[in-house]
Amino acid sequence: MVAPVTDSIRTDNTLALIRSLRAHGAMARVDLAAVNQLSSATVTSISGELLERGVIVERPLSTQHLGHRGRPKTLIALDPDAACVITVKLSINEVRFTIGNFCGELHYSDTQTVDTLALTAEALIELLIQHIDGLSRRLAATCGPVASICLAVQGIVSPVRGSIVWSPAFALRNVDIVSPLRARFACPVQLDNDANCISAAITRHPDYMDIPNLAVIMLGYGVGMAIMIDGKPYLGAHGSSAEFGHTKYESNGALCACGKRGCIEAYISDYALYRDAHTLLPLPTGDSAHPSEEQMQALVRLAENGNPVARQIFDKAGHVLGTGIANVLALFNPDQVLITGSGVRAYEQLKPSLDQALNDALVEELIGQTRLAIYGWDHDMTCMGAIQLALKAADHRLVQADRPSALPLS
Amino acid sequence: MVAPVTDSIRTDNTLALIRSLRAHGAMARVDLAAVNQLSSATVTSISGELLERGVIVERPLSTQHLGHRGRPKTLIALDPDAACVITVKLSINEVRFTIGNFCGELHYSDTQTVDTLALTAEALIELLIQHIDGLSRRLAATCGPVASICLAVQGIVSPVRGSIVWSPAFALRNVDIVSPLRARFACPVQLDNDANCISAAITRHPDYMDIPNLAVIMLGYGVGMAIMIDGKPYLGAHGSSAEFGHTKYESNGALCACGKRGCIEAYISDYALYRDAHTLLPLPTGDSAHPSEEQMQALVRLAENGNPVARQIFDKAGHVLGTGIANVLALFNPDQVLITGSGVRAYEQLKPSLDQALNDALVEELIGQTRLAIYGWDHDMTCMGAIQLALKAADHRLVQADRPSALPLS
DNA sequence: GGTATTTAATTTATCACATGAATTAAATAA
DNA sequence: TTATTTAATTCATGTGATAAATTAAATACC
Repeated sequence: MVAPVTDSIRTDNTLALIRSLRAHGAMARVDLAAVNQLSSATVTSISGELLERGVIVERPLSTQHLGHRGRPKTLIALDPDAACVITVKLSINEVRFTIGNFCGELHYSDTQTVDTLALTAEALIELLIQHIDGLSRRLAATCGPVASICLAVQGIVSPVRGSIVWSPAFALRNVDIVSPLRARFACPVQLDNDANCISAAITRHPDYMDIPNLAVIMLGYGVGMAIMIDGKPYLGAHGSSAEFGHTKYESNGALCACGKRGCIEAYISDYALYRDAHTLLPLPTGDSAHPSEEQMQALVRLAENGNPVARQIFDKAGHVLGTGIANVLALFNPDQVLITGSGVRAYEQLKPSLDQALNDALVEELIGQTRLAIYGWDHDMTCMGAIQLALKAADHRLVQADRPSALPLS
Repeated sequence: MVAPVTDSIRTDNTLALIRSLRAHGAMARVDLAAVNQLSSATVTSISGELLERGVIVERPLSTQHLGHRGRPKTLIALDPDAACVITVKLSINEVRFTIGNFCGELHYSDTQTVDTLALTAEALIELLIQHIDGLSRRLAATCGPVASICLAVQGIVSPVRGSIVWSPAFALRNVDIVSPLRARFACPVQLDNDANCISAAITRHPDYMDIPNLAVIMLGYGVGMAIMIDGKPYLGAHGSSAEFGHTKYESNGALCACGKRGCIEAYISDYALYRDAHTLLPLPTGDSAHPSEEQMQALVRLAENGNPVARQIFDKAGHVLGTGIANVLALFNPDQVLITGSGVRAYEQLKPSLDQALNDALVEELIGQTRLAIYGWDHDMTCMGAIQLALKAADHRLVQADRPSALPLS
């Protein structure tokens, strides 16, 4: 048999069509051809194949597309039930499961409260297997087969080895979490940093879809970052790149959760802000090492109301963040820097000293045309991004296999 | 005519063969097939085309390849005279021209002493045009046609716009230097940062050829860096990425040549080291703002002989460099960091505090398996790398055109 | 209402190109 | 001298994208 040389072309084009449909929703074949720089003959051929395999469906033409001259467009769209994916977000004291359909929509979610810091590796893996298995069984009827699983974890992870290297949510270190799941479930299983998931969600936004070099900074309990290079997430040599939170503000500075000193996370993360604030200010009592949203908002309100100590804490944080962003600009020079995460609640308090620090740090030529903006935070963003990443893996499978294979469940 | 769909495959494969031949020297067709994952039928086809067009030549089989059974290999190699490229290295008070042959070998070089800081844009461009024109004329007989020109400049350049944004060698700012040359010479003209050129030279070294994510730090009069991502130089949004020298060590720190304070360049570049040293130590007099190699070596010798002030200066520099490298590791997590440039002369003096700073700054998990090494410095490295970059542009042209086009010279 | 026009989608013929298999080439081993 | 081994070439084949031609389905115009 002739080897599949040009096969990769067909595969690439098929994936491109699927991704266009997922990004834009239902589209006509002509438009798919234009967007993907293909001839309409090729689109017809590929979409015919996908229709036959049940990956896409033809939409009855809606009246809004009429009114022009000429033959009306017939839209095609992904079949939402062609496959589904399961995502798991592991954060401190919480494990969140979601199911996404083939269009990338959230189909189901539930959250479990778990004492994550007390978990052994075996217990964690057992918990995941049990719950994923249960979800698969219950939902096999309504959704398509489970085509992919994506785990999102805050901290340092190695997507390549499939292991959690270090996470604030666990006492565990270097846990291979992917292999056991892969052995149990016959579908791609991937592990990703939560910031990478969020950037996957953000790059679905039309405003940021076509920005090739993008840095997404995530402020929250910790500080994360994801870097997109040429439209692709950059994972570094061993999967743990973009640890923005652990770049240095000063040697021998404030103590960081990682155990070292002077990391910018030690100045701008929730735990750092509250650590500095709670002894000096009238704030809600509670676990000050893991401040709740209410506690953080109380702190922000103090600053908004002009409390000088609170103002000073955010001034310092803005300065540290600006200096850190300056380093990102100098080293990566992205088109756009986005700041998101629950920490954006204090952005107005941070902004003046942040801008000042950035301008003090870098000559105009190095700031260049890089834009800086905030991106509204939503606690489902991580999961939505994880669904995107899981679907990307599912697509590959779906396209390369002659027909989508179901998940054997026991 | 049918559009060139699969054309790109042929082009890619042809480029791959040319690059294999340039990297490894003469090779047999079978080996080219194995290295590039192609069938030997394809290699025969492509090499036949290249032979016909005079891009490659068949080598008489050397006796060393005999002795085995079977039909002996017939080696093919790039014709060194298939084309040549001109490179120009612009540095302070010096303009260096080189000619490289199609194999990437240095064929000719000359250096002009020029008061670069006094040059106007017009004078600079005129100087370049005159000299390149002269070179082309004189060498048209011995070399092939000039297929590409590459300019290497220290400082912030925009390869995309083809302009020098900021350079310590010039008083000029934002000079479009590529357009006039492109208008004058009918061949690709590109502009690159000198650190990017050096990384192009280093990635020809067998030890570093297959490292996908590589950071090359260049210590010298200034501090530069080049980042290779997935084997490709990363240029950032506007071409001026990897300004490692202007990442921050501390707010309101030492004054940097860029005008800002606290850049790591302001602690570890030649001018910074000598600035701190020359008032306190018995050092050769001369332009202390632009110390010569002799001056710098005198300073290093003092440290080697145990002079405490000199030792302290290098200790501090090592600490700053280590902290800076920590940020590169945290953000970028490359497989390998290489330190090169004339500044490696003091590496032994820097190393202890550098290692200390790196270990103080980052947890083991973030240092990961990234290796740190020095790469011996050679003042022709920039030019050799520029030749590589110029050839890359020339290859594209050579492959896409039906036949190589000569450079119309007047 | 019938015809022309316009745009979308499909079909068909064509061409480029990588490949496996078969063949030829050129050496050594027996 | 013949068999064996390895390299290179030739040839038939299949894949796949495309332009051009064709068909489909609407609106515009008279």
